[in-house]
Amino acid sequence: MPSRRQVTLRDVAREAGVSVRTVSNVVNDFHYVSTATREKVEEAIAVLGYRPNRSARSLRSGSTRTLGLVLPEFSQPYYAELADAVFASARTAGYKVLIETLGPDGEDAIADVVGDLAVSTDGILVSPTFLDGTTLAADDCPVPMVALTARSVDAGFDHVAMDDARGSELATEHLLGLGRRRIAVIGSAPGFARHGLTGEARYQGYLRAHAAAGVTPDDGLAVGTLEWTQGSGYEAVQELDRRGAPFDAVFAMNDLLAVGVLHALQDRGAAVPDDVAVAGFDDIAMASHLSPPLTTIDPGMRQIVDTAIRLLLERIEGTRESEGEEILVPPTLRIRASTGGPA
Amino acid sequence: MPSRRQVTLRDVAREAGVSVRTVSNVVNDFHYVSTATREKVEEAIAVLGYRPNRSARSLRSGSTRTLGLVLPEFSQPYYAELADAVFASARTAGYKVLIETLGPDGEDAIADVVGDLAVSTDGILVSPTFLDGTTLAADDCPVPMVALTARSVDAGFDHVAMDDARGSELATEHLLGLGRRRIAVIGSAPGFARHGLTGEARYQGYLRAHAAAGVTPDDGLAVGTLEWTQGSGYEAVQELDRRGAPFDAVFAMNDLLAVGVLHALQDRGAAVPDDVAVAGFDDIAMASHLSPPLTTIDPGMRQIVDTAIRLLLERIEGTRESEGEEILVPPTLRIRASTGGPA
DNA sequence: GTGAAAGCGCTAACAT
DNA sequence: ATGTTAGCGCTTTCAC
Repeated sequence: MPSRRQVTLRDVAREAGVSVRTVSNVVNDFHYVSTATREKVEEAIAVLGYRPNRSARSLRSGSTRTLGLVLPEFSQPYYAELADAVFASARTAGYKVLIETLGPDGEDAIADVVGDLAVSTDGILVSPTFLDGTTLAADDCPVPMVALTARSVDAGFDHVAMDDARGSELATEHLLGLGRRRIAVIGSAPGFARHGLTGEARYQGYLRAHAAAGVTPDDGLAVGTLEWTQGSGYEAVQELDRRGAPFDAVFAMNDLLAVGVLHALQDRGAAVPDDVAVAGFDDIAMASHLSPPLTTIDPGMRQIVDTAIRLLLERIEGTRESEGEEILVPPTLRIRASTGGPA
Repeated sequence: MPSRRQVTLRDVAREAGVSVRTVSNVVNDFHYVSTATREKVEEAIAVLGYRPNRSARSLRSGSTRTLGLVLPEFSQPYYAELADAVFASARTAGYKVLIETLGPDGEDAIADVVGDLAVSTDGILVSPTFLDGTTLAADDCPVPMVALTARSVDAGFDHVAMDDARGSELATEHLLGLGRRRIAVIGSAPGFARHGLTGEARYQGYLRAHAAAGVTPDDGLAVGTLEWTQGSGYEAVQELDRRGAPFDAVFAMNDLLAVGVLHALQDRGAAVPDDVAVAGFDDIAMASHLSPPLTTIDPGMRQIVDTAIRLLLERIEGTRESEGEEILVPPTLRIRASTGGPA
């Protein structure tokens, strides 16, 4: 609680010798206010150090000028970069951002977090690691909501997501194009449901590229990992070695896994890309600065965020009334030294 | 604005057949409410899906149960991890977190951001890359504020910070202990004010370790960089090579710089740690997964955050009335393979 | 243990 | 172009 009593509209009005209505008009750039009055009011505001009370304003107007963002945690670089993009885009639109994190394992029930956040926001962006059809419905959220993950069933809100399958297909296609025929895939694997639609789609893209090239992938080269982190990437390589399954390339389902893969390969003396080519997914800032720089999939995160916020604002303003739809943003392959591209 | 009209206390009271006062008591766990009444009210809350309106509650009570956090951007891993720590710690205390970012270069005036954020929070944590004496004063902020950076002058609020000089001294000492005598230092340098007290303190620690070991450092081995990012680390190595100044170790002022350094050394074929030992600062999650794993300084970030939040809550609750003070958290050296430690 | 009612600071409908 | 005022949903004082 502030030690000094808050300066209110009334104080400003008294100081400037006008009514609260006029001050409110000045503050909100409403209606016509004569230049002389405006200047008087602005001076009073400066003198008193007035700042509008956001709680009162929200209570009265029903709008908070705040967007909610729900994500797993900042420590995963993809989500950190996503958060920066959301802040930049929201700020441009004149909104603040209130964040809730779900914890690394999504331990908090997402519907609860969303419902709670909805009370203080005009609209919500949800970006869990994945979303299945039952986790979240539009009914859980009294304000508009846009998901930043792929859609399984129509739960009544918009989805703006990367095209996981297509990205994974691009990466695998690239590795096959280098003549690699034993491409390990790390992250998700058949019968490994932990990473939901995302893991499943990225695995399907891997299969699709093989099918298109007429190559039959060896099931023994697919390693599901509990987490998609550096440590898991490292252990996945050890697991492959344990299985005795030789491989000449690795497609890691995210860049963090790929960091662990590079580290493990270095430790056992394999040359990248000569012995093993490595590709990741996400194109985090670190990717181009690894040793060697990492070939990866740029999922178009900026475009995802900008589109999602645009849709969300349209819902908030009531200019978008259509059914919830799914927009998939096309990914781009970034070829770097880890698959023989330029250093 | 919600499509369905909001469910209010009044609605719950009507549904449960009690007064709003009673519902409020149940919601806030106040006073004595008979078990029967409590159950009736809780049932009504569940049936109607009531959620307290946070704006109204804040307006009335003067408290928002929200802490503000001001940081440069999430894309720098140190700040991402800091944000996760703040969320965890704040949540334990029953507070939400409202974040504002300053942009990578701190382009937004920090005093403005803080003043603005203060309107919707009970207290604020500020963690800019650095803070000089003139940037921010307690007067800019009507709610309690704790800075997560070192203090230059007493501006009237608490500071809880890492001990930059000591951390840097530990790292340099370690490199000197390995017998290295030409230790390049990257980030800040004499006459390079861009990184404020932080850069200055880390440079002083480097000097202090040299003095203690009776070694005179070569000024030509100090490289100031505009940013503390991977790219700058890479370019700093090129700059050293351009200067023709041989070096057998690098102390990078943060881990991101060290990533760029490792990359550059790899590109020109230098072996780490045999030819050049490398140490960083921050101990970001990535550090132990680089190739080779990076020796670095763990600044005790969790302890910094926990302490800062404890102080902030004490200020908010009015149980801490003392002058603003500075608490320095002791850093720890983490020895890894980049200086010959265990792989 | 519960009810009635005032009022937090602001916006906007209704005045003039 | 500016003034007056009701009331957003909640907490809390006062009465019972």
